[in-house]
Amino acid sequence: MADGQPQISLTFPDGSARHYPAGITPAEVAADIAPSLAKRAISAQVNGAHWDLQWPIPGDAAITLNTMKDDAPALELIRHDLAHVMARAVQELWPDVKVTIGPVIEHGWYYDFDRAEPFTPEDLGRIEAKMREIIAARDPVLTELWDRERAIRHYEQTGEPYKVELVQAIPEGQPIRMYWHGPWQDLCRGPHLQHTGQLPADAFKLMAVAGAYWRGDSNRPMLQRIYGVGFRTRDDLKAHLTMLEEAAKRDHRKLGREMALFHFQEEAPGMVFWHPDGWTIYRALEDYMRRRLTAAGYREIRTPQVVDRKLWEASGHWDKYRENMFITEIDEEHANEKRVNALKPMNCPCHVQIFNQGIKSYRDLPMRLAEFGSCHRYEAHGALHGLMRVRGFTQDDAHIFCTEDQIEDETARFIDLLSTVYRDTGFAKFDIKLSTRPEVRVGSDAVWDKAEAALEKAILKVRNDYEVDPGEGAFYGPKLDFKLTDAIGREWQCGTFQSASSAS
RNA sequence: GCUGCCGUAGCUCAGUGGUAGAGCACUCCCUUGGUAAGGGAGAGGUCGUGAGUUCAAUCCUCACCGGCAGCACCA
Repeated sequence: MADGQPQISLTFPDGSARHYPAGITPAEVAADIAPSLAKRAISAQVNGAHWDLQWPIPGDAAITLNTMKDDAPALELIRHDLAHVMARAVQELWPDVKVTIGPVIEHGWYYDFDRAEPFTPEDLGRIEAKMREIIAARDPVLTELWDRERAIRHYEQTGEPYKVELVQAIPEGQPIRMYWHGPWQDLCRGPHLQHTGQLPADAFKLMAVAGAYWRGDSNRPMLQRIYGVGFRTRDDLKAHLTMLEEAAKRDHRKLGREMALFHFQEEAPGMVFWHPDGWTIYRALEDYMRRRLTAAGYREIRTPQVVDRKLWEASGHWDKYRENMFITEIDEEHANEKRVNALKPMNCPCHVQIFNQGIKSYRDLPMRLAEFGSCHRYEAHGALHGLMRVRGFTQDDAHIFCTEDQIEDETARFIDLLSTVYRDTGFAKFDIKLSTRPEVRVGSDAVWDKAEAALEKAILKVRNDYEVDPGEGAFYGPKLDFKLTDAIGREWQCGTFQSASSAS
């Protein structure tokens, strides 16, 4: 504790306050309170921010000291440090490997490496063993603030081009933190544990290696990503692995085969062959949905599956979505040219055709048109996944034609309908995500302000929580996405609600 | 589409450069008052497709198709 510094006041969770010189670290605060706390402390919350024990506290603040008993910070630190320890292990085993990034994710972490040779499952075992050595070494974790030029020079000298790029990408004014886990160095915003020995050597496991694009950009190099899971105790790890085993037993692809509900085969990838029992379940669901839609004021319609390209050109799909569409060519007798049709990938253009028939009065609004629309999309091979991502499917789809004043109310009615459907089908809990205006969009800011506000107010009419996904809306309007959590904790994005306003 | 792995009996998988096996399931017989019971016999495979190397390929090489994990994509 340096003297001559201005004093700051730190407020503790119980409301008491202590005074210290500015720049004191949480580690020093903990030591001042009790030696046992100094030993048990792993990090702090300083004004709500997760704070490394070694980071100085510049001014008055609310402070909470975390120990391994504090779930969220403990797991974050464990997983974060395990990511670094894994990267160190990899570079100790293969010094020519280039390191990139390694964030914490749900249940664990990953780290992306650039290495010519692929990692094998056996390599994962070797890396785990090396990680245990590093943990056993109880190497101290140190942090320093460097200026940008020095950090860039350092990574140029050590031959880490990805790190150079990362340093360059750090916004002006943000600290550039250099961390050491023993002799091994990494760029990281932290915070971290105090030494590698604080990591539970028996509560982590390396799970898989897979490709991942550098910075998520498919035009950039593909790296190798190693996934790990980490917990506080061996029992927690075992519980997680058991959960995964249970999940595998409930995999709908496996159940579908075992119970003879449906199958797939090579001749129609991503398209379902429904067997009698499976189709019985399917129809029960569809019948239920039909009753609910009717009760909610929707009228059911049916539109064509194969439609001339002219309509898709008019709707803009031909331009922007053609590579995802199944196209058919027909030689018609006496015709000058082949007629080109496409299987509909979405229902919207067809629904608009029905709306456009005849003269409509504002008295007709809102008009709710629903269809169990049979759609086909040429999804990328790598994207297909059982019944969850397919090329041929029925979209339980509806379009609500209404006035601007009615948007909010119609949206709220929709959320309410969907909520009860999810509840009835066993998904009592779900999240709503509001995707707002993207960079590239049509319509004025005023229109977007209105549209976003209407959706937001509609959500609040029904419930009080939602997340915002900035910039993820469609080019023509904001949208709501509904995410379900299944019986074993996996998240799926299911329902979606998109708002579009026509210029007239 | 990209990276990696995989593609052998209905299912889960083993295997070898000289034209294939196990467990479960299936069929038949026997035993047994029982509920994934025991014993015996049996049926079932163009070893994803095509080309190449070879005297010879399920096994090696290449291409394609399909699947799995992840990434990208999801106007």
